Amino acid sequence: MAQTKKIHRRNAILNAASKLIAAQGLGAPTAKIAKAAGVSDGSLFTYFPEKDDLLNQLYVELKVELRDAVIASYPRTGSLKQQARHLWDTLVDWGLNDPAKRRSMAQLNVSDRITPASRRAGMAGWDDLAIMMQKMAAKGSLRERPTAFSIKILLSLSELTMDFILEFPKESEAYHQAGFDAFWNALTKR
Amino acid sequence: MAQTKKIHRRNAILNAASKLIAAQGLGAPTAKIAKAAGVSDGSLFTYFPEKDDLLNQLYVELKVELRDAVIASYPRTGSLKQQARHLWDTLVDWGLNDPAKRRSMAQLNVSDRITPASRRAGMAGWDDLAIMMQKMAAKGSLRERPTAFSIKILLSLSELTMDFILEFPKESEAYHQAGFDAFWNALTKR
Amino acid sequence: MAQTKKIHRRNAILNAASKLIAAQGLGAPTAKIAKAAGVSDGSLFTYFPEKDDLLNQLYVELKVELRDAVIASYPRTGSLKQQARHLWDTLVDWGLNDPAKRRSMAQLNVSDRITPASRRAGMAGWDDLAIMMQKMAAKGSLRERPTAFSIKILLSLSELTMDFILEFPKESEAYHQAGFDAFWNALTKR
Amino acid sequence: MAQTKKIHRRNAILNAASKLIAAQGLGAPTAKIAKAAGVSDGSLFTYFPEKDDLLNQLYVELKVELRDAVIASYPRTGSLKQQARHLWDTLVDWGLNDPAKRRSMAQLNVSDRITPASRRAGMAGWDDLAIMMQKMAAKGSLRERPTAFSIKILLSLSELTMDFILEFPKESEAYHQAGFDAFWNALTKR
DNA sequence: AATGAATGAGAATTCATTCAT
DNA sequence: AATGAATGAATTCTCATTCAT
Repeated sequence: MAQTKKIHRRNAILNAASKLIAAQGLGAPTAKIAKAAGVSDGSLFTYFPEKDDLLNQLYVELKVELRDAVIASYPRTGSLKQQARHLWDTLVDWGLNDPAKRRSMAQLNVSDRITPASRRAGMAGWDDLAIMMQKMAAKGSLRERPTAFSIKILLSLSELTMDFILEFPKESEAYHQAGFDAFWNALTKR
Repeated sequence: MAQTKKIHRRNAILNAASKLIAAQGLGAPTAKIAKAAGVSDGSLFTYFPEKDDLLNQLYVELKVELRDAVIASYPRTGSLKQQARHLWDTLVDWGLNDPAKRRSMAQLNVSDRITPASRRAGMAGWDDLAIMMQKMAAKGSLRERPTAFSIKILLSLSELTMDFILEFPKESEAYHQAGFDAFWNALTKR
Repeated sequence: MAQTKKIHRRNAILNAASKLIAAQGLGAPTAKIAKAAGVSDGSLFTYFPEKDDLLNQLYVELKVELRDAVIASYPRTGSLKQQARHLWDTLVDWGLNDPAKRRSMAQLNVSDRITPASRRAGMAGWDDLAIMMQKMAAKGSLRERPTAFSIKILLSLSELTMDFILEFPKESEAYHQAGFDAFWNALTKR
Repeated sequence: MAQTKKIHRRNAILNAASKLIAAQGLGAPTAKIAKAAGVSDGSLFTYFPEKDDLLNQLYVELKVELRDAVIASYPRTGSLKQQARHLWDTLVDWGLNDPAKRRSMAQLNVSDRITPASRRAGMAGWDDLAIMMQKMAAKGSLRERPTAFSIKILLSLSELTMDFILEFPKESEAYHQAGFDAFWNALTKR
């Protein structure tokens, strides 16, 4: 049905946007995005009436995708640390596999064109994970801070870990591990 | 003398840029920056031949300023933890005292308009500090990673701590403390 | 039957056009007009192949409607002045009752998108009235000008009278009367 | 001095606008206007930050120019009727001499892009004339309406007179006279 | 050096019109 | 016929950069 095609086009635009924003920042022209997505200049605006809409929906989409990747592989068995490690691996792999998405997310994260509503939407759905975070932090020094704080620490540390991995690919394994340790200790130690 | 005036104007431009970039992103027009700095449109370009020069120099300037604030008050006495805490306090205070600088730095951090050379320049001069970081990490799980990794963790965690403090000002103290604990544990624990 | 529906849709479009043109000028988008008329973007073009067709037909339609309103109530009895006054009343009432039509007509009147043919069509059918105008002007200083000149004076003066009535609604009656006097004197006096 | 050049450029833009609006309506592109004025696309916007500013200032300018033409030649001697006739002549001549200005004014008159403030500015400065209008209307049926009403009648009737003169140039004189008679009778008769 | 007007290459957005369904 | 998504040329406006004064 036509619905399928519409979704396909929408995704093509979001994908193209992600790539171009990664390469050129939020100033990436809608015309280039449209062309990269294989749609006409005008069509982009039937999907996203304003560029800010595109930016906001891309932001949410990326957040959701990341979250889903994490949740999907969330292991219910094993020690807490094993579970945490699995989570960490998924996160870092996702980011490393799609550098464009990661870079564009970084730009969007610090932009004031992302509305509070989008920020909220981007935060939603971590509930399952929150439980594990809670358990992890239960005895650590952050035990009285909200889970959102722990999640932000997770995301921040994984971000910077990826930066180092990309800069020193040969020591990928070492940074991957070190990053996890930092995260684990930050959350659980006291 | 004339030299003094020139430096003053240059600073005025950098200051204005910081404020406008904080408010509007890297797209902030040079014309607005010039006006806010009290110089003519054209004059800006005698100080910074291209906008990217302004951006890069602002980046380095902010990094240097932050580093100097940290170094200046760096305490040579007290326990390692006390020194670290002092460092943390200085950092967070600097960021909270000048939100414009912090926000503009966040934008510049993720921009591809900042050249590798500027990134390197921004990293320089932490040597004094590096020693303390080294000591802190000496027995932790990051002991084999370069100090730059620890420093990035410091900056990342302080960033996110400030975000939470700004969002929940009433719990300022608690987040300030929790952020530091996370940092301390990430670096020193094993 | 189908014919009825078609006419209904055509009228809906013309009506919507009138309202939107009144509000936004001739630049009113066909898409908005279509939506306001309850038809699809594409359908509008089966009724009016080009926007200029819509504009021209709207122009003629409005002229005809106005003329018919005037003619319909044209009184065959009473003094010439009474008849003229009736005519004046009808005209002003029509305009005041449907400000959208009046405003859109004003825009169309001065547009160069209205073809000479449409202008001619819009002028047609005033014959009945022309006789009265002739009689009115018979002894006035315009007696040697064509009736079209008198009719234009009638329309112009009624237009401006309506403008004042709308601006000063409390003196509606006074302007209505004054406008008529001006018209009557312009036509009949010498 | 530079001031002179600026005014010259501003006038060039207004002139070009007048011509293009006369020919194509208010939709005339700023780019065309700029080119016709011999300035760059961007320059137009240093003189008129938005197209609506250009439109509004053109409106006021035309009104002022017309008014000045009328006032400048306003005769202090002769009978009231002679004075009125002179006024009428000036008005009609102005309009016929510069059809572009007349046509663009007609478009602007009915546009809702002209702000109330501009309308007010366009109305100002007729005071000298108002005295004559007052005298003319003193014994006529409009004696209790504000002078603005009479002025509008003057403008409306001269407009339509010009339309007929342009359509039937051979009878120019006759229409010129007939128009004046209509005006005179409308104002002075009872 | 400083000024600020001028430039013109983009940039986002709009819209009449087409056309596959 | 009717629909409404797709198109891309056209439009308004922005902005880094230049340059005459």
